[in-house]
Amino acid sequence: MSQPYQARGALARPRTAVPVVPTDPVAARNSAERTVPEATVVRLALYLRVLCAMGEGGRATVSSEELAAVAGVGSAKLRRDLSFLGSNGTRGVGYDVPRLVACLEATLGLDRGHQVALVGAGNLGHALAGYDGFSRRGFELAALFDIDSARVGELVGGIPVRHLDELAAVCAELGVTIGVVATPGEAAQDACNQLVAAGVRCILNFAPVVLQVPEGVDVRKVDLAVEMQVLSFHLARRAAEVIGHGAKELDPDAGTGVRVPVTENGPVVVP
Amino acid sequence: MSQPYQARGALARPRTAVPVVPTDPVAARNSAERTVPEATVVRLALYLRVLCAMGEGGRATVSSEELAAVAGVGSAKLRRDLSFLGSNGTRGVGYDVPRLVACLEATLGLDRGHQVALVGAGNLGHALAGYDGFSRRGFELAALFDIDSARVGELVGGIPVRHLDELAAVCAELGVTIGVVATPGEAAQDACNQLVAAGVRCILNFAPVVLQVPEGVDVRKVDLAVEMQVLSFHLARRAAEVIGHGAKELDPDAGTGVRVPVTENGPVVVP
DNA sequence: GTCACTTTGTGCCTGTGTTCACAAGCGGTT
DNA sequence: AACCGCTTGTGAACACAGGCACAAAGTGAC
Repeated sequence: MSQPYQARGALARPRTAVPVVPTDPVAARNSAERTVPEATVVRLALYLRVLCAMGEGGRATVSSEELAAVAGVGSAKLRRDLSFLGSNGTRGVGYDVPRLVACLEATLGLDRGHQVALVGAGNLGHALAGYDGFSRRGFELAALFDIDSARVGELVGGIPVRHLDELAAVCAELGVTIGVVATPGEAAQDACNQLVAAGVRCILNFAPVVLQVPEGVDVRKVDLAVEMQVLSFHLARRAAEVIGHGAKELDPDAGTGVRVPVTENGPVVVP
Repeated sequence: MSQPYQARGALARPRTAVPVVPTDPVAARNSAERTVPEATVVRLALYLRVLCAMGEGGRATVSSEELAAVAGVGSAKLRRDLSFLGSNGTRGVGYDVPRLVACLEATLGLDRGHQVALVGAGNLGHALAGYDGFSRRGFELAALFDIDSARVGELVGGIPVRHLDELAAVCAELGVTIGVVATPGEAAQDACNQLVAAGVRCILNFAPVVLQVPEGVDVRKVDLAVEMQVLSFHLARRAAEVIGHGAKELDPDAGTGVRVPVTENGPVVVP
């Protein structure tokens, strides 16, 4: 009870585009992987989900227009995103769904069955462990840890909770590549340190703290409180605007230069 | 237990800067609110958390340098972020902690006690309901809904679960301003529709679907699966790079234009 | 009062991401 | 075989965010 907490998505998202294969531009181009902007990577995962749903529905091809509409982005953006992984569409036809799915999975590295370690078997840990989206996308919840001895031994989603002390040994044995921190804020840095010590280089953090990690470790943060506050900001802004404007309640849209990306996935706000 | 779930931060983050008070630049400047870039808003919430912790520790002032270090961002960025809300620091001294906290809270609209409705009383719903960060930041969990009659009546965190059908009435009565969707994917759009129909204009979505909402409704998405996949991508990229590079394992850093934001909050990746 | 020191706030520049708009390419039709 | 309509992929323009570096502005010492 010392800290608030929470989840964010890409807080100080480093704008850096991530070079896939820096050397040898030719090979890079051939291998269908060049440098994919960070922002694009995030959307690729989204496209993948939509495409999978379509594929299961028996869909063979999609146009950028349609896929974009469902994913809630502009079609131009979608095409550019996909073009980063090397042109998998057919002009005049669209994208071959199964092929694109395979391409996205390969690009996102989902074809190598990551082993995931989850630290923190509290409320959130239980919720995450019960999440079937893990296995569905090439992630396997390999181990669960908690620092509370009372919880050790408990079975969560078929996996036994182990003590944090065993983390290094277990992770090494199981070949864990991704760690998820779902502890309270106070325990997060410690959990993180253990993961890093165990050789885990990718961490997803749900705790409301900024994890300090050495170079070479990639942390993503999911922060509920931050998300709530961003929403609150938009509410406040909207309210302020109404007051500020006097009674000009609706559609003061044209003059302000405000664009409303309609149904993006968060049409920023409507003035 | 039917679908993946989870958390993202600002998926298709609309780059659009959000105009706080479009008209009358003078008033805007005076009211300490101009147009705050979306990316900045997200960080403001982060600063607020750090500042609160400092304030509770009895800290009176902070320099941008120190605050930035703790928050994991550059000091210049921090100063610019804060400058959007109108210069609350004292040159030569730093920022007055309580004052800045108050300013951030006001800007983020945390001073008006938002009533939150949570739809979906499953695993995740329970976890969210048990989250004490709600009340700590001006959010009050006002009501809980589920479509499963078996769950209706159950007390979660002291709040009774009500049936989804009651949503409109209850939300109106309690003055709910923010809705949280924590249902399985299939039920999410329906839950969302109900919220929108009830007049809720800000929604935080944990379900793995892109919610379709009318103009004027602000949706933020938190997507665990997406986050995991982004991490997976970075892992894959790293692996590919090692192979691609032959044996040039470490520090192929200089030539590639890759910057490592050290301990940001997610140093993108290290080649 | 003046000086030296500290720290903010911001102008400017660079790199990244988004959007527009169109040429190139493919399938089907005549 | 040539044409037509549709859809991709991308060049170019634009908008935005990040970072440097410095002037402005405050504090405390003398």
